[in-house]
Amino acid sequence: MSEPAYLIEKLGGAPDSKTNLRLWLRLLTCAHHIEAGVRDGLRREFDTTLPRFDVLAALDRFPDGLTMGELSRWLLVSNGNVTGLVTRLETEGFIEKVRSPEDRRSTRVKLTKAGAGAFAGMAKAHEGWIDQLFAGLDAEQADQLLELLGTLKDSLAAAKRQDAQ
Amino acid sequence: MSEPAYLIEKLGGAPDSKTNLRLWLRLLTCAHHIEAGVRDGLRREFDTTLPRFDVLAALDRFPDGLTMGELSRWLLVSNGNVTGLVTRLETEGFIEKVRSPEDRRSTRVKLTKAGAGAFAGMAKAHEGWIDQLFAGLDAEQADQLLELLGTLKDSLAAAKRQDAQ
DNA sequence: CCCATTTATTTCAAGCTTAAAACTTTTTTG
DNA sequence: CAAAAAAGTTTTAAGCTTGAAATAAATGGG
Repeated sequence: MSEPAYLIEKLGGAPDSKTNLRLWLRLLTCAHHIEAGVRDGLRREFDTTLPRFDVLAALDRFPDGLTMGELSRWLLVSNGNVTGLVTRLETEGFIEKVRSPEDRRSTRVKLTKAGAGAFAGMAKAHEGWIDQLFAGLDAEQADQLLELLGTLKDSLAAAKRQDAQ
Repeated sequence: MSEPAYLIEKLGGAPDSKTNLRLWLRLLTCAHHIEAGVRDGLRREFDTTLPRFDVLAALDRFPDGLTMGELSRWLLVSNGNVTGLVTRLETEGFIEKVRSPEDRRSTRVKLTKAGAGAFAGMAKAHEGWIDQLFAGLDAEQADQLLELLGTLKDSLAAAKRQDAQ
């Protein structure tokens, strides 16, 4: 005979589908609330949008710049999406495109000085918003959550690899 | 004198900003990956979109229907957004709008039989996708994550209340 | 070398999303 | 009770996003 049902979960088996669904819903709700807060701040204090901030943040992280494809994969958005965002940010003078000399299909995108300066201010404000939003978690909880989300991230990657076959 | 720095975090103080930022980035990445998986499945197997699925799921959860405003708040999207989604789903025959008799400003939206049937199929598939994506978490980890995200959700609500003042 | 394939990007049409303004109906209040 | 305020929704303009098709450049096997 198998273990009684109330024990199975405690023995490291898979959670039931209902738990997984609740988990997903809660994760999504949290992400949406945080996004809404950040979007609001960006619009009110910097008159810009979350997707543009995301592009600037990605380029700030990679000082040598990124190709359009790398940027699109890093941001988890489509190619065409990045094209539009980059065009608008270029018009605003925050980023510049450099055609790669060795591969003429490819374009490299970098922050301009103006872009780096603007982003610095936004990043500082952003950090404050996030600290406020996460203020209800102590350090131990934050570490635990970080680790569990790391496990989830690995799980998602594994599922994707399996799906690709 | 205060505690040495390496102890502070362990004593239940607030995490540093860097941890919070990493936490937020990881949360967002997980949410985006799961969304991408679900969106893909919905498009391939049901020729529909994630926002439409979200509307159907909300209405399935509330059998008496929801007003436009309730729906918009439940989904965490703008009023105008819901108007468009509902219009398209109504055209597809999945939902119906009923003008409220007691408050003529208000419209109540419900699933049709066809909509409920279509959603049942989608929900079953959705459950399978989520189980696959979360397969790397055991039951204990899922419970922990659920609880930590609950704490985060409370923290977000508290920050919002404070911000509103 | 050449042509088929792959890779990097842009374009396109459709749909999603927001914030703000406008519109309608209800509620409050002077 | 009339005017003002509030509440529920839609409209609008701008921007975001996707998936698919198109374009252009590099690569690679015959």
